[in-house]
Amino acid sequence: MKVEYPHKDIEKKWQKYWSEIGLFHADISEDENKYYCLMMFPYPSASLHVGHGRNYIIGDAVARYKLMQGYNVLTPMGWDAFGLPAENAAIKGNVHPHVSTERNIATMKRQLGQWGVGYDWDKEVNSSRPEYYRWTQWIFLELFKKGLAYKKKASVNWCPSCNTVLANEQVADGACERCDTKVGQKELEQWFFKITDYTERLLKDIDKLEHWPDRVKIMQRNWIGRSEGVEIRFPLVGGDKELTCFTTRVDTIYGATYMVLAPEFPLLDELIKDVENKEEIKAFVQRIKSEGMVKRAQIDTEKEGIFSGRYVINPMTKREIPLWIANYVLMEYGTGAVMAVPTHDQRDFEFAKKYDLELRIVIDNPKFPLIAEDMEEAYVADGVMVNSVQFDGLGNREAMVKIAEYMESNNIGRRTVQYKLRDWLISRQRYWGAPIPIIYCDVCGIQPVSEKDLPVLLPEKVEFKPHGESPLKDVKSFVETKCPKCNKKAIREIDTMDTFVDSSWYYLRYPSSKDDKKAFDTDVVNKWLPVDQYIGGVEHAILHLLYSRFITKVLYDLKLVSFDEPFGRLFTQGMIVKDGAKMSKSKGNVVSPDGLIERYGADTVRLYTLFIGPPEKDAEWSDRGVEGAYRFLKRLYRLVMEVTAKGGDVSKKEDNADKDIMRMTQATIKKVTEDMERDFHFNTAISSVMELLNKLYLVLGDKDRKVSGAVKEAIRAAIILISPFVPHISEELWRVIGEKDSIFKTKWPSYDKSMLKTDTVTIVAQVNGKVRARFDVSIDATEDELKEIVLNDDGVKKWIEGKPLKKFVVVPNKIVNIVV
RNA sequence: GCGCGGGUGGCGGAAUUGGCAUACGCGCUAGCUUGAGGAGCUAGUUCCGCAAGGAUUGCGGGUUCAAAUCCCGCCCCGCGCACCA
Repeated sequence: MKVEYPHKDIEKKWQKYWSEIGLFHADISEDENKYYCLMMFPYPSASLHVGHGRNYIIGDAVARYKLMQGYNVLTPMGWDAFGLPAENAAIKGNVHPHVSTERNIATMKRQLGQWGVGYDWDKEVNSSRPEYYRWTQWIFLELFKKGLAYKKKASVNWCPSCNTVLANEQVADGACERCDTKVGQKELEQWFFKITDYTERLLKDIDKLEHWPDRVKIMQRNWIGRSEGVEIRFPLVGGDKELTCFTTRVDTIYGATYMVLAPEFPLLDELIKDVENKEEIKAFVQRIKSEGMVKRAQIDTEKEGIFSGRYVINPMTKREIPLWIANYVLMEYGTGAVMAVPTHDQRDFEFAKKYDLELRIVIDNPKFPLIAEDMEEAYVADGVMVNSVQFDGLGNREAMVKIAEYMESNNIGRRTVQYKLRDWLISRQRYWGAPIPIIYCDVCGIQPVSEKDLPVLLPEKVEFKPHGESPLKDVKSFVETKCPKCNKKAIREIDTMDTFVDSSWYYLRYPSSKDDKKAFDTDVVNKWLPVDQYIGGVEHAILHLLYSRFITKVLYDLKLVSFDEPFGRLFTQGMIVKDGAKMSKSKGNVVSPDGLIERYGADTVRLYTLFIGPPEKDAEWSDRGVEGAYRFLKRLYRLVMEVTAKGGDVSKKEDNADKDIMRMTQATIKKVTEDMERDFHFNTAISSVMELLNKLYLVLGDKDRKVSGAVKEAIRAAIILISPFVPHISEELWRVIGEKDSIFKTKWPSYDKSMLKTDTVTIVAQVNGKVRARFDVSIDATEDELKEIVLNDDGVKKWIEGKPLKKFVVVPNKIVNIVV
């Protein structure tokens, strides 16, 4: 009998059906047994490729699996719709971002539907629509009121050719991503969120995130970058001022032979005002500043410096040490002043060698005593204190504590903690974003827009010409307004918000996405959040997840939510690559799902995507592999159709093959369920269903064999177990075997432990660790019985004859090892 | 440089607690079948060897009756951070 697998008809039919019965519609008022399954909402790009698909397919498989476990599943979708690409396209192609964004959303929605991934579209959000960004602005105001949104001068990356500000991600190797011009720095007034007020909590609460991947937690910890150390005060020679520096290596203080300042150090002009070559120094500082942070922050940049003409006193040695200015010191971290210990810090070592500064060893290598003149690099490992007066002879770790204590009691320094995390720069000199709801009044100063006047609408008509400031500057009707306080003429803030602000709270919006009175419903959100399962790309491991955690904590402090971490479980999937590289238009290695779905069907594409490898790892796409998935589905379809046509003889007594099938069915249920619970190991779950199917084909290969109850049960189980991955064909076959309701309303099966047991078990016999024979023995064979059987086996005898038996190791039901 | 992954057949990968290495799939080989399709079925497929047998999880060493798995040293690949004092 020839059976075709009509995937096109099947897929269309059931997609329509699920939509009609509202399979993915979540009843928000019903909060019993809730399961919030969230996928990172996408930026609406022109169209999706199979690499994007992985995220949605994984999420859909999880959502369907949870539905079958009886959860009330909320699985919403939306659009991170503001952002640079749409605006750049507008500059180039004269398409309004609004138009291209909406068009892209329509395309992506169609593609998602085609894949058969289901969402509760009633709760869709779009961050570029006023009904959404109104509340992004509201969140800004909440932070502003709490003093967590503030404005200050900041240096930004500036491309002199494009005439615009660049985000750090747009700078590649010190040059503009688009035109390759060297990027400089510019001081501009910028808006910040004071995330540093939450540093300790963001760090400490990482421990609460039990179900987050370790690598993400490590990345967040590193990003926050907590270091314990000591702030030491160095008196300035000539005058009563002093300079403070931070060090994590206070044990090396006796080796501090000079001090270095960042070129941006605020007191610099005053320090050098009486120095002879101050013009030379100023020129040097000016040159370094103009080169830009991006270049300077690279470790392979040549260290450069200049002597300031001034000296400070090392408070421990009491010696005068020279004060330098150098490009390798950062103003943003610590105090902008660094005590330099050339012998025990590689950067200082390189600098000191270049400018011939003093090397003084204070921590010696216990194995090979150091000689300053022979050193080729700094000695940064632990060792024994030398040249350090009363601390000599101590281990340097111990000395760290002792010196810190000494400094504190003698008012030389104090223990403190430094972080790498800086405040979040949220303003962008761009059009396609949520306007910052701030008004500048000549009389009243910076005024927040009143909440009742939200949203501050983004005007539609603007000129898309990059001139380094937001295009909103030229829109008179937008800029000119009245002061909310004194009602006099005032002007609006023209910068818009970073899109990371939009995405830092969207998960709160979904459950009440239509609410026009508030950003989110506190009661509802407290019931439905934290998100049970968050799924997305690891590229968001730091920024998006950190910002979302921060905003949640702020809202928690405002008593607007009752939880202080937004995401319970986090799953980060790997990238799908083609020819070893990330799929991208420029590389020309993009695999579009459309043609594949047309030829093989969505279920095939889904199955292959999930089968390709463990979902948290990167995987190489292969069009050939897709055919294997297709073949499997055809086999499944044909098997069910044939078995159904053949009819059965359920009353027939079970034979051994039936027993095998029954046992294997239970084992497969166990395996698939465990794989789902064990970090979504779809690839092995699918392979175990394949094995079950192979077994059925083997047994049914006997043409005369009637279809037994065991076979029917196995088929039923196989359909259920595979259904989260290939929903359309499963729903179809579910009807074929006579079921009436949706398969996704069926309870996920549990397995019967007692049925997994076998009477006999295969024991492997090893001689000296090498496999020599196998036996089927009764499951409760004793050690003596085993010994008897094994030692008399011809295959084993051959290897042990004439040699004295040294050891006989038995691992019950698994293996015996004879050592001769 | 630091941190995190990873290295298993021709390829994607499996091995969950130290206990049969290479499941499942792709590809390949041979045969069968057909209503010639982008089809189906059967058998085989880690390597060397006719075989008996031997070797094999990046390389070198170690622990163990037993190591892909644990320990030590090294090499290579990917990702993240990167002059953070």
